Amino acid sequence: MEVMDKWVAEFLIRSQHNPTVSPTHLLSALRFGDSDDCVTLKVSSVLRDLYDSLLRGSVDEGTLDLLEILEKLQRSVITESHKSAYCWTAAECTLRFMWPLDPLDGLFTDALERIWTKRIGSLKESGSGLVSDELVKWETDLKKAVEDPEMYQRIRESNIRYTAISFLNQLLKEQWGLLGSSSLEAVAQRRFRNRKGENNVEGDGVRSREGLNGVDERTGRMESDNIDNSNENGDNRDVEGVGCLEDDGIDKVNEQLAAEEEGTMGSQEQEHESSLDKGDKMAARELKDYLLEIQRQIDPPSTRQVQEPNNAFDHSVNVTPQPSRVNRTGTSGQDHIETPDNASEKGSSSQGTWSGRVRPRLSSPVPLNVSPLKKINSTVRRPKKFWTPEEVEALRAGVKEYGKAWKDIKNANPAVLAERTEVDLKDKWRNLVR
DNA sequence: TTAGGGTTACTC
DNA sequence: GAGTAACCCTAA
Repeated sequence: MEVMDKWVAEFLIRSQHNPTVSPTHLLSALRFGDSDDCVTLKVSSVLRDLYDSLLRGSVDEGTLDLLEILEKLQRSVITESHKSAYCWTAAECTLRFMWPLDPLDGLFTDALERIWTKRIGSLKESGSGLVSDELVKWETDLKKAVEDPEMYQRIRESNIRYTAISFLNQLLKEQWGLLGSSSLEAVAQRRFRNRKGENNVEGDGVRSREGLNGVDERTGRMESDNIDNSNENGDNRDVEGVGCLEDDGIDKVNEQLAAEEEGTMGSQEQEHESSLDKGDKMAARELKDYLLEIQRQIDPPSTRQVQEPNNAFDHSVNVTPQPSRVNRTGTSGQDHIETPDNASEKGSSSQGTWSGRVRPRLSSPVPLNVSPLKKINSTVRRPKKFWTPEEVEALRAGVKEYGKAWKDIKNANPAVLAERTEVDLKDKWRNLVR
């Protein structure tokens, strides 16, 4: 599994401003396995589902499912907010079936059987930490309410939903806090700290850069800039938030960073902050490409653009880049397939290009030619695609927030506007204001 | 990157 | 043919 897939999946799942992400579909499209190494990503997915449910105002038995999944994913001791959220959500799920005056006339008894006898009964049998004293008390009261009209009426008129939502919100806040920064954010933060550190060590660029290659003493985690060294040491398995990297995954990251460094090494006299901006922009471009691809993977087939015939990327296969690489940096102007072997050769030739340090020079990542907006043949006009109400709404909101900065508008809502260029946005706005 | 004019495809 | 929406081209 490609490390970038996981980073971007995590980024998308945690981007709560993106209303179109379905964590379940996303993880399914990216074909994540069931290995325990991906727990963080899966926990993020469950939390995102919970968050979306709350946004929709849904507190139902699907919420109970999510809370149970969350318990199974987490290895640590279950928190009090988790227990309370489950308890009050279960009560709310039952309360909604207390609509008839006589409990025996409605679905209340069915809900009791389904939720409390079967579902929570199974939890008790498995020794689940979700079974709290509070939950047991609720079970007693609800079952008593079947025979006790006064109890039934009192529960029926209580505002359980508010309490359930409060605990769910508390749980979400707590769990997002426990997860900490996403991998991309963590890398960006570390890079920023490192760049700042470089600025503080004037006239000793080599040493300061070497310093970047050490393992973070506080976290013990691999620094983004030390991946090449980690490879040499064989200690390359623990990247924050994505702990299930395979060797080729590390290599891909290595390529990204090597490519970035290649672009900045020749201008060491430049300000460090400007090189940081370059890295950020490169990451943003890569993110955009991956996002477009992921969006196409999770969209229903009926909503997809017809693939251009000469776009070689096959969407029916894994979204990860193919092992063969096309070198577009050659001076001959003619592309060729670069094998891992000749990539190694390039690596040996890069010695002395920066600080005299021996590091493999890996091929630049091949941009996935997957954007539906990329012109494959300049003589072919894109098929006409009418704007959806969601796209128009996103455009209106974007203009309201950013003005006529079409690129910013698109970047602010990449999922909805994935199939529109900045020029499309401008043209559509021109039509709208006519 | 954006603006503005032009082109194409479609409907009436 | 006019009007419209989406797309394309090019200059700044």
